[in-house]
Amino acid sequence: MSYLNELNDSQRLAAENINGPTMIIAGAGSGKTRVLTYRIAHMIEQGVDPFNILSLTFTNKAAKEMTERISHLIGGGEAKNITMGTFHSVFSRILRYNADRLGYPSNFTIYDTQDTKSLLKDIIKEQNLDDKIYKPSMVYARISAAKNNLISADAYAQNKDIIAEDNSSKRPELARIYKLYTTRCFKAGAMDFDDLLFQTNVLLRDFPDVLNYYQQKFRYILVDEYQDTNYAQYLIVKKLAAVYENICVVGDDAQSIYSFRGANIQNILNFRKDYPEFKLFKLEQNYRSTKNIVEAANSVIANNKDQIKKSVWTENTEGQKIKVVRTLTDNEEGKVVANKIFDLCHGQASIFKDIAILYRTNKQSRSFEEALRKINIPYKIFGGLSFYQRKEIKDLLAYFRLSTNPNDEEALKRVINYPKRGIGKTSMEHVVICANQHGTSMWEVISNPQQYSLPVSPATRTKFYEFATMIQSFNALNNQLNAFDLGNQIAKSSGILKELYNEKDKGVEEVERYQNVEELLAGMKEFSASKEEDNSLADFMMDVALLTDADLTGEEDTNYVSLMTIHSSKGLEYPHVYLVGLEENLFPSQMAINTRSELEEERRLFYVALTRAKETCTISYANSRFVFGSLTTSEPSRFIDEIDQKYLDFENISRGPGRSLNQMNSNYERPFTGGLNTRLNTKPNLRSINELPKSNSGQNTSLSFMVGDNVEHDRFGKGKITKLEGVDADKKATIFFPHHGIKVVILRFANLKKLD
DNA sequence: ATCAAGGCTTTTTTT
DNA sequence: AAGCCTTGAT
Repeated sequence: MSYLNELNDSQRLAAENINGPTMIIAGAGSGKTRVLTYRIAHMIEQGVDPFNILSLTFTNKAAKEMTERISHLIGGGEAKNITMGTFHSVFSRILRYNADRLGYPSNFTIYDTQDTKSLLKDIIKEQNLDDKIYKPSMVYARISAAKNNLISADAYAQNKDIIAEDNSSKRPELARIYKLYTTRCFKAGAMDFDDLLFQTNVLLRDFPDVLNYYQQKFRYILVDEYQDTNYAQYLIVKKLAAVYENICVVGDDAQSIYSFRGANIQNILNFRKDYPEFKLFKLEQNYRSTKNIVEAANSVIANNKDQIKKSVWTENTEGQKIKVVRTLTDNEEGKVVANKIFDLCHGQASIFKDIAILYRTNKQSRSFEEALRKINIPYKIFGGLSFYQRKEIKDLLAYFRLSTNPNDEEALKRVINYPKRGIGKTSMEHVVICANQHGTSMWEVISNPQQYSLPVSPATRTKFYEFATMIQSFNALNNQLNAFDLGNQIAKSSGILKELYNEKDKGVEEVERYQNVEELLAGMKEFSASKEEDNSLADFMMDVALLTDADLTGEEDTNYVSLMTIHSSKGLEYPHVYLVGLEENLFPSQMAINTRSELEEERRLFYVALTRAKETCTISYANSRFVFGSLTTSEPSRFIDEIDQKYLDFENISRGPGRSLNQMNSNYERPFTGGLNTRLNTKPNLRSINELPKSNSGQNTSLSFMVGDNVEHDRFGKGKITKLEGVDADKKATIFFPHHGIKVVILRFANLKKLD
């Protein structure tokens, strides 16, 4: 095949080996995605039916992109027939299809982390256990770990080692909580994230015909990011591949960063054992980064003991050294990085999309967000509080959930008294007790209060009745209306829309909330219009719980600086990377410095971060930052020391006469005028792109500037325009600043003030 | 049942 | 700093 010529020798060999067990160890930036894509295209060219291909990716976005690339390679619509997606999304669909086997409704709800914790909290309270000892997050972690290792609630209770562990940690009731949690989920017709894998295993274990069906269907299986699969995932793959053994796993042990989620490097070793005749391919040539970056990253990862031998190298140019920047505070770090980005982008706005700011924890995003906003650089925050986790969105989604699955307890609790309808805590406590006594769901009790002799006043019963009737009416419309029409109706008649509308004049955040709901409805409209069938509310809700911001469609303007955690940057690459917060106790995290394996994972994380960069990488740290409201001093991260110093370029910007800290601050704290920039501190939303101040390009400012005008710039101070070029949004000005020399700025971003 | 105020805890990363 | 929970007044 001609396109195979676009691969190097080792890549091509890996791509052509489509039969039998195959393992590809792919170093960072070695063209792994390319190999996978070409491999699948090649398979189809060789006559493999796309229906027989299962390709498991790490994100849904990766799946989408890969499908597109394959379509591009082979033409036609065949690529659509490949089953491609994350473990969670692929198997949630399979579970829905076979739900009856397991006693679940096919429209089962997927509980997200919040739902799970809230349910656990209730259970702990109902059992009169001390929630200081049984912290929901801790209990969740324990249950999650059990499920990922395929230990059921019953098996948990019978496992001597586990029980001994729990006893010695003074948490003997964990087994009982696990069991209660499982039954509550089951009654609510809900699965949590871990159940999607756990129950798939149950399905394949207990129903040989189902197993056989999928073994026949998925004759060719590919698993990306294999180093980050856990035991439950490993076993699913193993079972499905057991007949044909056309299984290809791709991974890099040096990039294993999800052990907190049960990911197990052992899976790579298991693979060798399960398929002794497997073929191994190593991709070691890096096409992504400069020599400096590749070698710096190699020098860091060499500190890890646990690793598979491999040597990543590149033919790319040497490139710049990695800059190391020290700042005094976290806020200053934000300003300095924003500043550097500003300098880097001068004269070429298109470069924003080439830049990423990566951090260890989500909350670090704030200082960068504020600083970028202040100097008008467009940005987008990925992860953190996603669109779907916002309160107003979850509220509306809770009505949707109830309308497809009224047994969904978490959804019920969320909205039974929102908007207020006089159903308070005490009434709900009675409902819970009653439901538990009769072994039924809360919904059953609410819709038949007399049958379960619910001890509440007739007035409250009426309120329950009204609520239940409303939900039932929504439920009945499920087969008649499409997602948008029903969603819209629910938003209206539930009172949510009115509630939010009434609060709109309270402030900016309230307006935003209303807009978010509008946005969700707009998305549903698009969804409903995009297809003829399968466009009901239930269809829409099917994998909403599995969506992340990265999966959102309809990106109008993609030229922004990306902000995200290192974890979510996995698989991505940027010409310019700013790696921030390189401080002890932050990165490596304080939570992960107690054992060698924890620390090694942090180091791998650092390795992942460095290898995202193609051309330049800048590392920064602050001497002090706010931690839980109080100023904490911090030491530079040990990881900086671990990089061979010959790849580093230390820069100290908080000192030096020309540009003192005070001066910088005074520049930044000048009040800004116009548009969105007067509003600081807004939380990111679906369109958290810091919208460009169109007013600047459209009207007054940019159009009215002339050569010779005296202007003032937020950072460079006063200057004179010597040249104007470009049109509209791309209009640039060359300006002479007495203190900074000649600069080219884009008027749209520059926020220039005209001086008389 | 609702609301405001004040106290307390929070300590990673994600499907 | 921010979110969550308890408390006490209405």
